[in-house]
Amino acid sequence: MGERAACSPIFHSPIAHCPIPIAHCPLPIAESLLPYNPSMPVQPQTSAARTLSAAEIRRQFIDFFIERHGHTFVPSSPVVPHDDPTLLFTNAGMNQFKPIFLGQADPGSEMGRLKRAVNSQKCIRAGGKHNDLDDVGKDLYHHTFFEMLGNWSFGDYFKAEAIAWAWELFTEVWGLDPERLYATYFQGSKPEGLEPDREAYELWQRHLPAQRILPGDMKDNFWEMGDTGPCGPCSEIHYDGRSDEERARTPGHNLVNRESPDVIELWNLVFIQFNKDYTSKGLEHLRLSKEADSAKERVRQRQLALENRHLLNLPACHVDTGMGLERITRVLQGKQSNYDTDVFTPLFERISKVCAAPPYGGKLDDPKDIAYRVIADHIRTLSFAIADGADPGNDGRNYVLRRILRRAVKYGHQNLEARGPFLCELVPTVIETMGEFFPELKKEPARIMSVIRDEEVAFGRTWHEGMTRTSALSERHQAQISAITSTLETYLQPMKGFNDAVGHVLKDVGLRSSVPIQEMTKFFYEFNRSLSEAIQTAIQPMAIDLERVIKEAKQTMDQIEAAIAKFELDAGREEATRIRAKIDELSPASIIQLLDHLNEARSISAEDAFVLHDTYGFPIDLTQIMAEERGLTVDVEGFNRLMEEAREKARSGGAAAEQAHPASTLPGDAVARLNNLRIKPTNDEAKFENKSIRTDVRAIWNGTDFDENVYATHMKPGDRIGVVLDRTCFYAEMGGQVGDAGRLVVTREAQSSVRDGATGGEMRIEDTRAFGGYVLHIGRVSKGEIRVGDQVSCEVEKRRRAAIMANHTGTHLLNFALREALGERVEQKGSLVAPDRLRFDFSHAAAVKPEEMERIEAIVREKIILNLPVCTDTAPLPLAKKVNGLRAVFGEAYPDPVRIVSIGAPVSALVQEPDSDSWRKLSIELCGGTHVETTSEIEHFVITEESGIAKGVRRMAALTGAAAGESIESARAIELALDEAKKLDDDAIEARATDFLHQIEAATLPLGARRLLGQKLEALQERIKAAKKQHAAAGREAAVDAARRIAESAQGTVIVEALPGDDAGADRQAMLSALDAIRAKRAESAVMLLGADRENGKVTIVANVPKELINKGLKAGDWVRAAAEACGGKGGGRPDSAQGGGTQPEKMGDAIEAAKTFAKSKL
RNA sequence: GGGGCGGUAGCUCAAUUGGGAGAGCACUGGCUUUGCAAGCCAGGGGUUGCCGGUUCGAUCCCGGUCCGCUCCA
Repeated sequence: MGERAACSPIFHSPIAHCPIPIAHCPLPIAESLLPYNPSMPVQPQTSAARTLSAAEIRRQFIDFFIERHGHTFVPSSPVVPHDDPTLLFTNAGMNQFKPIFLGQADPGSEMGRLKRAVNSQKCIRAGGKHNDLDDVGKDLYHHTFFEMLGNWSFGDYFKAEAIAWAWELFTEVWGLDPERLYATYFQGSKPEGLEPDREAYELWQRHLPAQRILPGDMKDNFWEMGDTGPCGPCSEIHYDGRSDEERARTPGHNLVNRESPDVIELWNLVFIQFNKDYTSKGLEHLRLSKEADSAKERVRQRQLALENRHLLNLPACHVDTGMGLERITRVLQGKQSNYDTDVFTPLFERISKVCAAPPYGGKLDDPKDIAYRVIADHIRTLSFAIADGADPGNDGRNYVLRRILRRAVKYGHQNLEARGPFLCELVPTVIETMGEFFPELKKEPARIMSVIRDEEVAFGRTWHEGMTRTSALSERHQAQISAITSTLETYLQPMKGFNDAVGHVLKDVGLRSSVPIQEMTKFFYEFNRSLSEAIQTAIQPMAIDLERVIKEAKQTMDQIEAAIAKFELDAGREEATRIRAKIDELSPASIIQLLDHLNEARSISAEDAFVLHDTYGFPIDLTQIMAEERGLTVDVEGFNRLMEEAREKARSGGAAAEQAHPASTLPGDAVARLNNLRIKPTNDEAKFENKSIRTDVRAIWNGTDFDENVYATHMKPGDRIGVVLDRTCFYAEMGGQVGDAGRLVVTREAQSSVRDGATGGEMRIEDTRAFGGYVLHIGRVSKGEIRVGDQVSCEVEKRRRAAIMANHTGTHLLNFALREALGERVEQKGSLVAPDRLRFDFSHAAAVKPEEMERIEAIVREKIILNLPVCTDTAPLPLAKKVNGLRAVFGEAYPDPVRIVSIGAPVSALVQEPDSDSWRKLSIELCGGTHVETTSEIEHFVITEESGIAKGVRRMAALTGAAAGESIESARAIELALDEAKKLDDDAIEARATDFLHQIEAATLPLGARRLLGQKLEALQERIKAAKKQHAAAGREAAVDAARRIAESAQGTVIVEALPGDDAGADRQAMLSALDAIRAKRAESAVMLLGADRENGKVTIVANVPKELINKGLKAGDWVRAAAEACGGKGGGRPDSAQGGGTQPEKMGDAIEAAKTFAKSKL
């Protein structure tokens, strides 16, 4: 600190008196906290010319409440509220105490016993209801990440203590000048039926003169959590940080809560004393009031809602206070900006170093300084969010983080000229400055950095392309704008003389009419002024509210038209026409049209914004910022419309792909009808047994209705029905495992068939799906009849099921192996278990490397060889979740009790000792699928595919059992054939190469083998390439030799010759070289060469005509065409150089003749 | 799963209705300079991701496929 030190508030002496006795201080005071030891007055910090650091301020705040006033320190909750889906990020200190205020905290729990608490809560305000994202950087005090210091009373102390302690901390501990402090209290609200908070007012009177205790309205001084629930008045402490002169000039109370940058709210004390509740009728009105279109209707509904409201005094009052750490630090450090404090200066230094940018200058409008602030703010948000478990991603809070990151990248690259990833390099500084108080930062610094780095690198790539596009876009807009504005400017000229001109006319006609001339004149002057002002405003370079200008101009036009119409009635048609002519000289219609065009040119179209978003990953707010920087706006509304359309398209696209038969789904109302028919949900316990069972048919669903019976003979080829049984051993599609197939065989008929006496009805089941607990067996009746009430034997297709089981267990082993090989951060993102393959999606930043792939396969194979038992059992969900190393799909809802599938240890052992580290060596998953009994049944395991499916998500496909063996076999076969082919000569290989390529492409192969085969094939192709090249070079040489001979022997200005050889025409390139060779010697001649390619039945023709001959009328394009047409082809090109060809080599002689004739006719 | 965009020399990117694939940097050689930064001249380097189709002719048009990016689900 420097020149501001002299007037820094902390040097003012504290006020000695304290209205509330603090003798009951419950704790001994630590030596280190001596500055505010209550036993001695706090020293004025004159000698301590040192300013407090932000960390010290935080520490002192907390210690003050712990040591002087018996509070318990509660660490900050994570910024990512994992257990509150309604909340994007933790945005206030009270978030973690919400259960206490709502009376939901268990009184026995630690939280339930809390009486007094103090904390510093990390908060993020971005993307949600509180969104400060758009303001960050543009001013000196907005942040997306900040800390909220707070002290809390849960049914313990209330207003008196809260106010007294706040005063004590401010004036005694921190030595703020009492003369600069203001307090506000709630002034009451008549319409809401709320009294003023006199209590608070009186309490403040002990410290402050009346003129510095100010009333505040509902907006500023009444706190509500939501429409219902706890609420109460609040009291804010404001600080006037202006210089003495300024304070003398304007009293501070005029600036409190007036958005002044120097008179600011420091601390909000919330007194929770009411519980607000509405009757259902009241809530209804409240809802209507929010939806109401007119303000009047809103007020009316609001009033009706209030009439049905109860405002009860809470039995126990609470205190919730909040003070932004960054802001109080700014005041205590005597700075004008939060960004000038030691909260940010270390970050700025780091940014300057990492980006090699000039140092932060603290200027409000400097693009460089804006970038500094944005980056410093955003890296704090990102570091904390990632540390607390939220990574940048594509939806919800993750998308907010991605936007924040991309915004920071944008500012860094554009304004600080950062190169490459730089944000990740700032993480260590965040950790250095904050890690001590927030140890969660220190847990995985490398991970935080790498998450940011990956995201940065990914965006960096599209960033430049997107920028190029944006610049081009912007240039186009600017060109339009300047064209329009310069045209607009020309319209200003006639306006200068307009007043005089129209004045004369009016005066002239006025003599003959009853119109009050003065009024009319004024009116037209006004019109002139308004139009010229519209133009003046519109041609300003930066974006302005053009919509408004246009609207006003149009209004003026309407008014003037109305006025003239009136004038016409009074003064007659002829006079009105004269006036109209004068008006038209200003061309107001064109002006308005131009203004409309200008408005369009100033706005980036929805389509362009969408392309930037869709193709380059520019979030809409980023596009807006960039538009703004260029004086443009963005059609956000249209953009949102396009987004919605894109969504719609994606949704319908997915559904259309499926096209399932209607009988294969049981809609909600069909389920309800089954319920009404008292049909119980299907008992499917037998699905794990692998045995056929006998059971009864309960219902038959045909896609629209329930039938009593179905005959095989009545089924058309595309028909399907769904059968609901009493019990089943079929597995219905769930958790990625496809449904079973098999058959139902009637074993006892409910009613002997009246139709054809056929017995033994049978149905082929193709798929099995469950709806509302009913398992639907989907398929066709293949024999006889199926009737409700029939007893059927329920037979799952064994081989199919066995393959599914092997694949499902294989999936678990793969999941386990991925974690082993790639790290703990691999999360399952989805899976498919089918009889013929398995597929597994998982989160992983980069492509899986070949060696990692080998390791994964090796781990799975080892487990197969060990022949481990696959154990399944159910356990209570909370117990199950405690098992060390257990894998569950994040976000999936599991039943309780839940089924555990453990490979290698009985479930009972897991549950008994959930913490054991040995479980980490096993695959343990929550899963309701079917599995083999021991791992050796899987036989083989090969990974056949690995690909990226979405950002940060990879997909693997694999095979087990016989299919895996076959894929290994076919790989081996191809490899043998390839090795054989290597021995062939070049020509023979060439014929086979594409064949191999197609084989490798078509076959399902182990990934490793595929790569190896690819490499081998590539080596072959390399050889082919070299041979071809050599061949082509030889051909070219021969062609050029022939050309030289032609050049020497040929006569005249027109040379038309055929190159010798049966395949001279196969290489167009060689012919062109030959052509060049002739031109080198015969620059003045028009040259045409023809080459035959008899094998392929083609003729190639190339020609060149020098300028002089073109001028005489011989154009190469026409010339070639004439020749080509003579041998069954076409051609074309430029006048000086053209190519063509025919399909009849035998007619080459004709072509030559035609060419000669054509040339002769032109020259 | 659906959509959009892209894939051209080692790198970054060009190529006007389809008509002879280029530039800058890098590389090699030579020249120039006391040396360095550099400059000048010459040169090498391409299956335009891959497969197929249309065409006399395809980097360009069409279909398929692979890879990458990106958005949506």
